[in-house]
Amino acid sequence: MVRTRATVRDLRRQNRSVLLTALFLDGPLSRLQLSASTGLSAATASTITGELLDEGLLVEAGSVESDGGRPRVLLRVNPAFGHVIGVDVGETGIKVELFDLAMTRLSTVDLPLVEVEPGAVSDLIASGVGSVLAEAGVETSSVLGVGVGVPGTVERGTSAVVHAQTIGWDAVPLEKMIRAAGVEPRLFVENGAKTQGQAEMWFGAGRGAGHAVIVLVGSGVGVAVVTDGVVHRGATSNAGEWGHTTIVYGGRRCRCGVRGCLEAYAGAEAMLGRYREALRHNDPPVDQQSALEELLSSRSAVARRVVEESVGYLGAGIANLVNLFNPERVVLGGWAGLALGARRLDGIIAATAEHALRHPYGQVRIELGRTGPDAVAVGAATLPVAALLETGADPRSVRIPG
Amino acid sequence: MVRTRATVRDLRRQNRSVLLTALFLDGPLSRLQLSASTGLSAATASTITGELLDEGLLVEAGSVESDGGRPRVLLRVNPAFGHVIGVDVGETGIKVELFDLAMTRLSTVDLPLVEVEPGAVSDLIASGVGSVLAEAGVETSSVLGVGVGVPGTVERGTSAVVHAQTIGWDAVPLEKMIRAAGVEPRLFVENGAKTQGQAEMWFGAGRGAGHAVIVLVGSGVGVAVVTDGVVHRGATSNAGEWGHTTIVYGGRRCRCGVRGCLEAYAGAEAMLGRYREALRHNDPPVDQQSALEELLSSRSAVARRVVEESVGYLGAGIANLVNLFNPERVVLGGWAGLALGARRLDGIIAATAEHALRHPYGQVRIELGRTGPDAVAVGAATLPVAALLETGADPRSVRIPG
DNA sequence: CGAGGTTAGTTCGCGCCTAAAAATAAGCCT
DNA sequence: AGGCTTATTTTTAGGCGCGAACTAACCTCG
Repeated sequence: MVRTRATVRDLRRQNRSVLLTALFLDGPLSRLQLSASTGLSAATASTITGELLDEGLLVEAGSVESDGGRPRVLLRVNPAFGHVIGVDVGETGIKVELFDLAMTRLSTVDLPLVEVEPGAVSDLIASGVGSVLAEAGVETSSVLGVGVGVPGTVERGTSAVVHAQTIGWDAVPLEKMIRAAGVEPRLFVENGAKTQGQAEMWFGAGRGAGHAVIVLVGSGVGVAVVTDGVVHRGATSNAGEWGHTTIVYGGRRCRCGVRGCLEAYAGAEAMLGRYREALRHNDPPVDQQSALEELLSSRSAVARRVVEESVGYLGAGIANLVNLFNPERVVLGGWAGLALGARRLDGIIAATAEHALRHPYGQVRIELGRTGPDAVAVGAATLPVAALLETGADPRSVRIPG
Repeated sequence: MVRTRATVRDLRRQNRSVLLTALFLDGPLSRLQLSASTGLSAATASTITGELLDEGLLVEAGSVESDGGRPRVLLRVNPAFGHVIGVDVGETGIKVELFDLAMTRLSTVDLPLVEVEPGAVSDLIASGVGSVLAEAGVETSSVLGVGVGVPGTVERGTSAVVHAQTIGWDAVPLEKMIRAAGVEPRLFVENGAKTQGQAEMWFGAGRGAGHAVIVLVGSGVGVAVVTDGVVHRGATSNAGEWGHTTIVYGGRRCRCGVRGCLEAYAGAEAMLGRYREALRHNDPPVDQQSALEELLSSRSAVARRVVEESVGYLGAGIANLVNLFNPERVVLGGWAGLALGARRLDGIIAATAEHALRHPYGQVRIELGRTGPDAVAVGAATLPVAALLETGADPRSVRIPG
């Protein structure tokens, strides 16, 4: 539903956005190709690209001969127009990465975190941002924005507020705190599962899908739901708490206090916990990742049963998403999801098929994620880029260097 | 994400849409009030309303004196500009209703259905459409569109195709068939739960909410999810199959063949089935509605346990929706939902609170539906109206009578 | 009862926008 | 060199919303 009035200015903004987005996503294109792919007239495509070239947003990228006629001049987004930074706030440390506008990684910093206290995290982010800029020799003034992926849910008002039960954050005004710690560029705070989903959509297994579900299985489980190319947020940006949907009514108690949550069955922590129970061990492992590897490769009957059951629960959970959202694609990611999927993807797909309705199941393709361990940071860095593309880099709202 | 280029014409179309929508939803308004509420300048509001008056879409609706100055002339959508028809295709009969553009009901026809066979249904719809028009003395040419709410899922391609396992419809090209049966106006075929959700959003308990979930409990259960004012459809319009999400992994077998679906626990059929099992009865009731009334008002321990459990399952199912979609409002509707809710809404709310995460739960209001038994037909009739409002009644795409 | 005040709505000129047509640029081929 | 083909820019025409100035329709007060 259209909600607001439009003025003549909005036209230009929107058409700039359309052109810029086409160039960003589909690489170098000539003016005439742009005209064809966006539907704009050649004249308009020319005027607008001219404007964008003047502003430094675009650069020429060589030319291609055309049979007999004037060769086409290719245009692309100027990688040096500005930079973006992505931050991944984890429970044990933060990762900060600097990219140019073509999303080429220029520098990275990993900083261990002693205690997950909001003030300490904010200071660490500020110092990390300083480090990546210094390392690559990039000016703060050329940074278009800093995206921050955090655990828990993010309430986006005038300034982002974070709620993360697992690390004890209750209504932390993180955006203000990071700003106070000395980070100047525009900030984009978002849930880590959603930033990772964004990365998977732009650069991974989600490419090209309009409706997709990115399932993240790590210690716990999460999901990013993409509808019509947009990550779903809900009324207060809390949407997507898949891990705490009930899948076994009256079942095991989850760390959130409720019985029967999916997360009590399908995350790495839950799998290892059920395995320990079956073996009557008690101490939780020091390193979940290697413990999970061990469980997955064990040939003992107990281990195989635990894994088999987890595959079933996970499949049922995915089937619920398929039935509710009717996506074209499901991407299974997260370190535990990738580990489990590498060995048992067929089993997960079969379990999904068993629990989903025939028709929506017939429309979906289930794949493993294809982004690396820094997906959260990459996804976070895409947020300022997305904002730039959406506004068409409106010179009235975005600072133009020079 | 913006996807297409915009031309000057789009401006006018969008602003017409904004004005028309404001007038439709918020009753008679003066030109100046329109200017204020839409953000358009007074000049533009005036020009566009002038155009719409000329085209017959708007009419003046009296005037209101303003302290000391020229009185304001109120404008509203012309109810006689055109008519819309809503059709509710049920398992035992169809209901056809005719409305004017102010959504005032002009005539109704109920037609019993002997067998739910696509051809018979299409013919019945055609005859019903003829009847309501004849009864009210309305010309076919003034009908802006016919909305049809059907059980099952609707695939919307060039022409709508219906899949409804429960009544044995597999890929029925219903739109083409209704057209072939002689219905001339534009057709809008949609899932009945979604049309009912639409009715609840426009005229019922969903008014004013941007993000809402309309839960429908009848014989089975269904849901319509509204995001940013738009009913969610998914990649192939199959989204929202809440009834067949797993809530008791490995539990009771559902009529869809899977174990543990919500519908195997929470619909009227499931409640009555569990009651019969507990009592070791065998024959399903002739009349589900009165059987459910009886179950709900019975004081026997068995009946009370069955109802209590159903409340729990339903609450958990609603909590899943709250966690996944983070709505501002949940509306409980459907005949069984209203019957159960009338007595046990508090219990349902408590069960939801118990299973949902604190934060999203804190943002939601859970209410009973407020639309009557013809909600599906009313909702279906809103589809052509919504299309009219969205296009701003573009004279280039919509026929203007006269 | 008429002048002045107040609010509602309309008209007009400006600046901005895209599209279509015409003109120009830059290569190839003969 | 001249003609041909394709790409891009310039020119021209028509639409649009906005702000300012203007007109309309009522009231109050002397």
